[in-house]
Amino acid sequence: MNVVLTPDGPLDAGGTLARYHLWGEDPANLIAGDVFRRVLRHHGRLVPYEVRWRGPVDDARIVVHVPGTEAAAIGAAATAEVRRILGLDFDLVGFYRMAKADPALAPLVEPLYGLRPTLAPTPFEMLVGSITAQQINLSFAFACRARLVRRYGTPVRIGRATVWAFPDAARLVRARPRELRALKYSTRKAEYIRDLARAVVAGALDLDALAAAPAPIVIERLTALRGLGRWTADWFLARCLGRGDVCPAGDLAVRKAIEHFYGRGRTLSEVAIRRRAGGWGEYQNLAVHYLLAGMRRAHAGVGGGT
DNA sequence: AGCCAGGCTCTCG
DNA sequence: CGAGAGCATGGC
Repeated sequence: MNVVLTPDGPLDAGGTLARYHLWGEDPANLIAGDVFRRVLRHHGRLVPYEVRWRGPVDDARIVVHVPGTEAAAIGAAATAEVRRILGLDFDLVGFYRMAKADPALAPLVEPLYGLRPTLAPTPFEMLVGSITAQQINLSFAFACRARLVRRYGTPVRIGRATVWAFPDAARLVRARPRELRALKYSTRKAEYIRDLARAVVAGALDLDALAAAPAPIVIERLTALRGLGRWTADWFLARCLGRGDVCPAGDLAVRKAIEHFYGRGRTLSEVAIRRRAGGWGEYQNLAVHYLLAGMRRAHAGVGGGT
């Protein structure tokens, strides 16, 4: 079964998906050349699928391929997930209109044209990933998460490739802290992950309900759990719920980027950063992603992604 | 060697 | 309250 998607506005699929291999590999979100592979969880079933893209950034075509003959509902669910992963619901055109008037953003529009923030496929995967990435460098975080996926996830074949279904909460409830320690998680993080999984399984934390909740409620619900702080909640709003008016001002890389582009290298307080980001209104999320990508470009001399 | 990574909690004063 | 230590490991 194939489903074709035509993005509204520009899309640089490769740059957008670069997040999944920039700091290491992600066995649950596989990139191989110009093919992206993942496993959809659909009512308990594990359905692998492939995503390919072609055409210019301004006229990109996305093909979602689900092997075999599947019900239309499967195709719809896979397509909805792909829309998130490619950030298709962001208003890039409106953002660029605003960015043209911003001294730091304007020069980034052309080199990063079509870059979109990739949204986490599922809330649980996002939060486990966030706990993993807290405080440590991203290369190490990617390595840890990859070990977790291989240890607790489910391998699924598609063509000649193997892609892992990210472990669900029911599986991670049974993960012993000692096992996670062997994957090089700290004891503390092992507890956070187990507690999070426990809350989800018990129904104490309804992640799907958060999608429609106002930002302050989302922050309150998430930070009520041990191990989830403001940083995690902000990124959840930005990179899972796709909210536009969010800036993870506590994030080290975000701070450095805004200090670089707007503070002439001077350190800025978190309040000052939120104030600056507030000026971008509904485009804060996009602006932050472009500044982060801009920093990496300046540093590496090439590339994009988020 | 030592310090820092795209944090968070816990303990003190 | 705010400041500061501790967490685990890898890279520079």
